Amino acid sequence: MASITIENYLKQILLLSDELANERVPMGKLAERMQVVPGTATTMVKAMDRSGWLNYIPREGVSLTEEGNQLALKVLRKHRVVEMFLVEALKLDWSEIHQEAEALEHAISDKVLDRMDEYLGRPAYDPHGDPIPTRLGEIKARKLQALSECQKGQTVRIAQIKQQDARFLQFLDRTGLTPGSTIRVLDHDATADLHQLETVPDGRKMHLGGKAAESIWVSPKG
Amino acid sequence: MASITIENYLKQILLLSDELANERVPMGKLAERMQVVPGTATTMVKAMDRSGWLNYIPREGVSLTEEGNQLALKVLRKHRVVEMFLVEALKLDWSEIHQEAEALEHAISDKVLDRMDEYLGRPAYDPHGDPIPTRLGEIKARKLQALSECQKGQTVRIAQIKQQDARFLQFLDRTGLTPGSTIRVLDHDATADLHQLETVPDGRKMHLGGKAAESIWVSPKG
DNA sequence: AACATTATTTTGAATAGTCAAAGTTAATCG
DNA sequence: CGATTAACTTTGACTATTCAAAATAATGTT
Repeated sequence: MASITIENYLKQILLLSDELANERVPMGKLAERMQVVPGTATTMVKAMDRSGWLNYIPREGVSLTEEGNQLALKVLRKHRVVEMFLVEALKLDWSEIHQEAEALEHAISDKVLDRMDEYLGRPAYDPHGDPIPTRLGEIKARKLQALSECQKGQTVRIAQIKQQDARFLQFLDRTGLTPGSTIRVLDHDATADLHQLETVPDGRKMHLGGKAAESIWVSPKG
Repeated sequence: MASITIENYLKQILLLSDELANERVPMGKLAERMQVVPGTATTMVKAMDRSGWLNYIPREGVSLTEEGNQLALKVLRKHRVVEMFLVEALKLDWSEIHQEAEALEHAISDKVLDRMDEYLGRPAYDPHGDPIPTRLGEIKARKLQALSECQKGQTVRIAQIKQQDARFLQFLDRTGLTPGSTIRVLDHDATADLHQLETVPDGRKMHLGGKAAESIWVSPKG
């Protein structure tokens, strides 16, 4: 029914409406995210409106219909379960799984998805710390904050990495800044755009630039 | 570089040239196998010739170039490794894996392929008994014969099942006629189109029709 | 040779997805 | 309020893949 292209549009619309904290996604953002020229997004979105995947209001943007939302969640679920499977079962590197999952999410059947999920013990989060939608299409909302927003002295647990760049992920892996690990914020120097922190419990101290600290999302510890 | 469609054409050309014991595959056979009208195959094949995947001679058919052959073998390798993985790692049923692998063979990277292969212990045959091309694109040739061609009294090992129909595969599974198992041919009644055989060593006796016996390929035992 | 049959190719048209570039609309600013 | 700008849509064109139906070639038959 839905082509790979349509699945990708749906997934990105879901992610964007979440990021923008707005049900309606403007065309510009969508086109940028899909890496197509704006006219392409308009054309595509009009067709998807006709097929009932979403609601398109010219010059305002799109919002997913119930069917669109369901399918978007399923694609996202496949993506994240596959990522987890690639790391856990096939021992692929954290930093390379995103690309792989991008292709596999459209190729695995519901049955294979479920077998992978079962194999993994039905995980709630993927290796980047992103929540995996359940079989019923529910997705946990957490109250997270960017590491860059943390107060001096706060102890927090790394929850989610909002970036896919392989180099950055490899760096985090090397330094132990992976989802699940705990850190303490030692200082925040706004002038130098620097964050100082240490890992807990091993107490390794390090610095991070502002942009990096914005990509690391944490939950308050305790 | 090569689209999914091109990969599928290449794979089918490889399989057909093998089945027909002829390097050159006629357009009719190709179109039939690809489930397209003949004109579509002609169009496609002309484009693939231009891209260097194959050699097309009007009214004679196609033969793969070195690049075409390489890629066809890689796709076939992915297909068969994936089938094995689905059975071994994800415990899918023998009868349902072909469809799944059909999609996955175009979605997995070389790296994932190799990890699966490693996980499986670099198997030489897939669950249907089809030989898996090696990483170097080599494929073992075996001297097999159809079960329907066997002499009365012969003891043989089932090597390969030349059919993908789920019901048939489930039947074989139930009756123990899977690749690797040994059977003895008790009788062949040409008039009634019947083959009588028994499993070895447990001695279960059974009958098979001619068509079924043609789909089961065996190697002489001993 | 003349005809019929079968295999294959050609032609014309359709769909999905894309880009480049021109045209609109709406918001903003002096 | 009119001019500028930013965001968006429209238009025309292109590629890949497909089908239906007409045209052609090769092959076998009388």
